Amino acid sequence: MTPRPKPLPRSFYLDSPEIVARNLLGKLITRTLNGERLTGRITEIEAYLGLNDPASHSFIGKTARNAVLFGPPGFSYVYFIYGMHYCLNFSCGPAGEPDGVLIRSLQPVEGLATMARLRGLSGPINPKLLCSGPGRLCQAMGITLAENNLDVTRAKSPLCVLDDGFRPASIKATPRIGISKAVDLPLRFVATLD
DNA sequence: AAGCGGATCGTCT
DNA sequence: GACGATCCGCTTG
Repeated sequence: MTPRPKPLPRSFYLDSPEIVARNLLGKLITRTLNGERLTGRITEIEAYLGLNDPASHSFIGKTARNAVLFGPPGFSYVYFIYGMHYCLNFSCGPAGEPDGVLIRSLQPVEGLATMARLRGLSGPINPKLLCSGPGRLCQAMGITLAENNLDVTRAKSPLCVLDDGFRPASIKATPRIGISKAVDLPLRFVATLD
């Protein structure tokens, strides 16, 4: 029997990004948009190791864009890339340590019809095409720069991460996608749900 | 089935 | 003024 979904506390995000990333697999992200709840379960995530990681946005030091990563853990870091897409991250590690995790894929749970509409898809819904990919999941959940720097530990936040007791069947680690530095580190984590 | 390039703009040099 | 933690559609084989 699955407990009622409960927001993950700030302490959850205090660990190293590798640990936080692994532990976030199988957790729920709920986006409240115009009074409707859009929910997905995290199936793919990457860890970015801040000042120690040339692939991290924070590697170059603090700027206006990456400032959230330098703040306390458990906040959303949203950025715009390639002139087309938004990507969703969560800050982790203690304040001052600019680590983060990039959400790469969700299994849609709630609000599939709205997700399909936001994605511009028509016809029969293929759940696989809704939230698989960092740009896609932001489009499906209506996440833009307006959703940067939200506290995802608060139940009433428009963006919140919940634990419903689900645990992934298995987890594998692979190199990260789409980066040009530190390409070999196994910091991408993919869950098998079941 | 896999590879190419276009779209499109915020962010930093 | 260049480029990117991407996606999609069109091409080719």
